[in-house]
This record gives sequence, C-alpha cells and structure tokens, in this order.
Amino acid sequence: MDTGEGQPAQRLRVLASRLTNQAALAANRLVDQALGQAGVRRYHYALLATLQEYGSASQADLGRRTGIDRSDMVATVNDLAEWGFVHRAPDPDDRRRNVVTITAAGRTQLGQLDELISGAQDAYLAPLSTADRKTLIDLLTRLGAYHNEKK
Amino acid sequence: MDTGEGQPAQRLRVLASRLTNQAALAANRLVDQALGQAGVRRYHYALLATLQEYGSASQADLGRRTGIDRSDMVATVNDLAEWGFVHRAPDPDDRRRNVVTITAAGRTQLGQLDELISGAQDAYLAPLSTADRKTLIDLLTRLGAYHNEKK
DNA sequence: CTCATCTCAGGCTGACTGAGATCT
DNA sequence: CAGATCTCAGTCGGCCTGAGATGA
Repeated sequence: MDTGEGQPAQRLRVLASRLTNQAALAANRLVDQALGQAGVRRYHYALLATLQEYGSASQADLGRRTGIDRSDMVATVNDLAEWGFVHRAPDPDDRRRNVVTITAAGRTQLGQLDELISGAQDAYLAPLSTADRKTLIDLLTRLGAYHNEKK
Repeated sequence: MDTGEGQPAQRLRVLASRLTNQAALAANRLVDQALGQAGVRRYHYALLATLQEYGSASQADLGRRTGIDRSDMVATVNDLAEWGFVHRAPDPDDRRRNVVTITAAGRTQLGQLDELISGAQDAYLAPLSTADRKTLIDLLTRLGAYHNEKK
C-alpha cells in the first residue's frame, strides 16, 4: 500500500491558484538553488539586473521597478555594497536619496548569474515545447499586467 | 516625473520563473483575502477538501496528498480540531497514527470556503478567456506533474 | 506644512530541518 | 534492528507595517 505520493483532492488539482503556486514553488526552488551556487538570492539578482539595464537609481526607484519593499531594499543594497557589486552614495541633487550604481565586479557577477538563471529556466520549463513556453509566458504576462495595474 | 510604477528590467519581464511567481503572488493574495473572510488559511482549506474527498486519513497520508509538511500538519490539524471542523483520534490498528476525520461542521464550513475560493479564482483569471484558462491550467498541470514526479 | 526618501525594528506566513518519543 | 508516525523547537526568506529622521 502507499504507492508513493498520493494525489491531491480533485478540487485542488484543478484550482488555478494552487497550480500557479505549485509551479512557482518548483521554479523558485530551481532558481534559489542555482543562485545559491553563487551565494546570492533572488533579490540580489533582480537588483543587479535592474541596475544594469536602467543605470544608477535611487533605492525608491529601484523598489518601484523590482517590487522589492523599501525595507528589504536597504538590506539588499547593504549586501551588494558589502560584496562590492554596487556602490551607494548620497545624491547631491536631492540629498534624501541614495544613488545606487553597479560596479565592474557587479557586472561580472551579473553575467554569471544570468547563466545560472538561464539554466534554471530550462530546468523549470523542461516539459514544455517552445510554443508552449511562449504561450505560458504570454498568459502569465497578461495575468501580471492585469493584477499590477490595479494597485 | 515618476509616472507611477516603472517597468521591471527586460530580463526579469520575460523570466518564466518570475512571471510564475508574480502570478502566484496575485493569486495567493486573492485567495488569502477570500479565506480570511472565514478566518482560515490555505492549509485549512486544502486539508478539509482532501478529507472530504478521500475520507479519514492519517496525518502522514494527508501530508502526502496536500504537500503540507509533517510539522505544519500538526498545527493545521490542531486548529481545525479546536474549531470543531475535524476530529483526531488514535488509530487502533496502528497506534503510531492519528486518524483525522471531517465533522459535520467541517463539511458545512468547506461548502462556504468553496464559494469563497471560487470567487477568488474568477478574480484571478479575470483577464483570460475560457479557452485561455484551460490552456493555462493545462500547462501548469504539466509543469506540476513533471516537477512532482521527480521527488 | 506636506510629501518623499532612507533606515530600523519588528510581525507574519509558508516552507523546511533536526531531533526525540512511540510504535510496527 | 530499521523504518514510519507524530510532535516540538526553531530556521529562513519573502512580504509587509509602523515610525522616526532628514530633506525637497
């Protein structure tokens, strides 16, 4: 008896919110494990990627772009600054702000993280064809756009 | 300046793991808010639904079916038992086990939770057509099946 | 005065680990 | 003996709030 895992209840098996959550769990596990090889977490990657693409920015701006909370942003920038991947300096034009800038070491690190992340994506999407992946990304993007617009 | 939210970096915008996570976040918020109206959390719903469909079971079995950890299972059953929605008794045939059984009050509660959950699903999937919803559920199911098989 | 920004000090939940007691 | 089950204690990261200090 006990053939292994046991199916969840039918109600749960077709529940879109639960399926999304389970998929996110698997995805996060893979991503966390990959980033863990470089000793960083998701917040660090998101911040470095955003800085690389948009250039220097205040912590508040970075929070708006990444979705990282103001409180966690402080800790994340602390980490990255301590590791030498970003530089934090007061903005002379608006002294409430810190201007956060990615360093050369940060760019190098980001390049390595990109590869780790890419591998994790492949592992996550492994059971899906290229067309399926596009469809999934499209659907999730629409869901995200819809739910982010409204506050 | 500062037109509102600000887009995340391109790298992040097309990242399947991140899109899944963002969607899961929105879904969970809606579900948590709905269940919160009844004073319960997702674990409580998952457990009641599983008991309703499969009948009485040991905590270990329930953990396998729902994905709830053995440790959290203790607390979840504690809650439900305290509220009178389940009954917990030692299994006479295997005295290591607790047999957990849903009560009449639990069934009634589950019926109300089903409605709350259903409303949350509609809110979550609002931007998608019926066909899109089917596609999404299919893709997520395949991802879940793939990642759960392998341990 | 109002508003934005940064920081600190926390809370809460979900996911998880280790270890011990009990029983098969 | 090994292995399953239940329980307790506690970790960790992500998400979130409140409040204070500073400055636009």
